[in-house]
Amino acid sequence: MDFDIDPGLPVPIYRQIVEQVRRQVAGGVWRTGDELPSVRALAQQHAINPMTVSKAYGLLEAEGLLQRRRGMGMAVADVRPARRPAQRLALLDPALQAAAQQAAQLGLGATAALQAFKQCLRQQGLMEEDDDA
Amino acid sequence: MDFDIDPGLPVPIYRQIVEQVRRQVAGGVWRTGDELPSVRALAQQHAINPMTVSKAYGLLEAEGLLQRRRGMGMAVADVRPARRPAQRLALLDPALQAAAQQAAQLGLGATAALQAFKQCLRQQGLMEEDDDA
Amino acid sequence: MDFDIDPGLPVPIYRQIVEQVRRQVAGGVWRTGDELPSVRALAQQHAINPMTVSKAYGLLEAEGLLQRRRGMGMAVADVRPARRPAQRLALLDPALQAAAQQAAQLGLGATAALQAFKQCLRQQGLMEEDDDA
Amino acid sequence: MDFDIDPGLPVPIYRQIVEQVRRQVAGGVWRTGDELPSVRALAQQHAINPMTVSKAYGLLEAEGLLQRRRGMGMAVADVRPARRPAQRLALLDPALQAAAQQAAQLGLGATAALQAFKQCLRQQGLMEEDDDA
DNA sequence: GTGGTCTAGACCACT
DNA sequence: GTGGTCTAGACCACG
Repeated sequence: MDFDIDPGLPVPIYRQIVEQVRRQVAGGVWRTGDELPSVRALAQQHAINPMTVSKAYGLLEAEGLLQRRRGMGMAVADVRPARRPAQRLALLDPALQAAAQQAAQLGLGATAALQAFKQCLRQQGLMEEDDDA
Repeated sequence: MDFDIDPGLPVPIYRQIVEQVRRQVAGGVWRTGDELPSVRALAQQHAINPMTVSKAYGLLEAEGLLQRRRGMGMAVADVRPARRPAQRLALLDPALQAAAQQAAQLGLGATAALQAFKQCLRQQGLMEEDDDA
Repeated sequence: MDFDIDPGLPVPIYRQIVEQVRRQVAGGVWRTGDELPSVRALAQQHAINPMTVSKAYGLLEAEGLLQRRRGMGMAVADVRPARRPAQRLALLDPALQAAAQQAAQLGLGATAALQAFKQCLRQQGLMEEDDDA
Repeated sequence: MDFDIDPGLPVPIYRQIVEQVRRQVAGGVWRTGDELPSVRALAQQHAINPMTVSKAYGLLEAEGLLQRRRGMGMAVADVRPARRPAQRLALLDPALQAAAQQAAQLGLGATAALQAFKQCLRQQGLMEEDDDA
C-alpha cells in the first residue's frame, strides 16, 4: 500500500494519489476491502498537508473506487469486476495516443517508435532484456 | 500546417501549440520559411482566445523557432531539424516512459501494451492497417 | 442564478451548493452554457470562503454537470437530455422514502400524510390553495 | 422491534437509532415497558460498533424515553405517546417540507410528486396496492 | 479577471 | 483513533 509521490512534478499531488489508486485498483493489485493508509499517516509520511490527501480520498470516494467507513478509515470499494478487464486498456489509451501523435509530429517511423517503447517496457520489467517480440 | 487543439485536455492550450510546433520543426515536418497561420486565423479556427495564440507564438519566437516578419505573419526560423533520429527519439521518450509506467501499474503485459500502441500508430498513419510488425 | 445558502444548517455549505446546482440543472431551470457566478463572487456574496465554493464547483465538474472554461469561469455543461426526464423523480425519491418511513414509524395513516404533504406543496406554490386533487 | 439502519446514509448511525426510537414511541407503536434489543444484539445484527448503539441508548435514556433496568436491558420508559395527530404530524413536517422544496427545485408538478409519494407509502404498507386516494 | 493548489491550523463528528 | 469541514492566506497558471 505504498504511494509514489513527488511534489516536484507538474501534476498536482492530490492527482498523483488519485491516479495511482485508480491504476492499482483497476490492475487488481489492490482489492475490495483493502484498507488505505489514514489521511494523517499518508500526509506525515510524505510531508504533505492532510487536506491534500483528504481531497484525493474524497474524489476517489465520489468516483466509487473507495468506500468510507466512518471512524475506521477508507477501504477499496466493491469494484464490479466488469470494470476491470476491458477498462484497463482504456486507462492506458490516452498515454499511447499522445505518444503516437508525438511520434508522427517528430517525423518518426513506427519501427523506431516501437523499438523505443519496447526499451521503456523493459525498464519497467515487463519484457525480458533480450526479448524482441 | 494543422494544429490539433483540445481545450478539454489538462495541458494548457498555449502549451499544446508550443509543443506541436517544437516537434514539427524538430522532426523536419515544417521547414525554414514555412508560414504559420495568423494569430486571428488560428484563434478563430479553434474557437480560442487570440491572446492564447499570441502567447504561444511569442514563446516560440523567444525560443528562436519562429521568426516574426513584419506584416507577413510568423514563419519557421532558420533552424536545422534534429537530423539524427536519436535526438528526435529523445523528445519522444517522456511520453513513452509515462505510458510504460502506467502499463505496469495497470498490471498489463508488454504484449497487450504493444498491440494497443500499434493500433494508435496506425491511426496516425505511421503503419499500414494490416501491418503487424 | 441565485443560491440559497444557510451556514446554520447541519448540511455542509459545499453540499448545499452541489445539491442546488444538481436540482436546477436536472429541473431544466439552468441550461447548457449558462454561466455560474465566479468562485470569488459567490464566496463574497454569502460571506463564505472561496475554497468552499471551489470545492463544490470541483465536485460538480467531476460529476459532469459543470464545465470549466479556462479563464472564463464555470458554465452548465452539455447535459444530455436523457438525463432529465426520468431522473428528476429519482432525485426526489430519497426525500419521499424518508418521509414515508417516518410516517409509518409515527403511526400515521396515508391520508394524514398525504394531506400534510399537499399543504407543503401549496406553500411551495405547486398547488392552488383550494385544490384538493 | 426492528431497526432500519443504513451505514451508507449521510446521517450518523447513532442518530438513525435515536430518531427511529423517538418516532416509534411518539407514534405509540412502542409502548411503556417494551424491551429493546440489547446493545450487543443490535450491534451484531447490523454489523455496527457496540459503542455506537450504546451512545444512542444513552442519549435516549438522558432524554427520558428509555429506562435502564439493571441486568434486564433497556425498555421504553413511562411516557405517553403524542396522542393528538397534530403533534405527530409536527414531527413529520420537516421531512415533508424538504421533499416539497426539492420537488419545486426539480421543476416537478404537484401531481407527479404526490404520485411518487403514494408509491412510497404503499411500500411502507400504509396504502393498499390499488388505492389511489 | 478566472479557477487551482497547497499550507497551517482549528473545530467537529463518528467509532 | 478515524475523516470532514471551514477558514485565512499565499502563490501559480490561464486567458
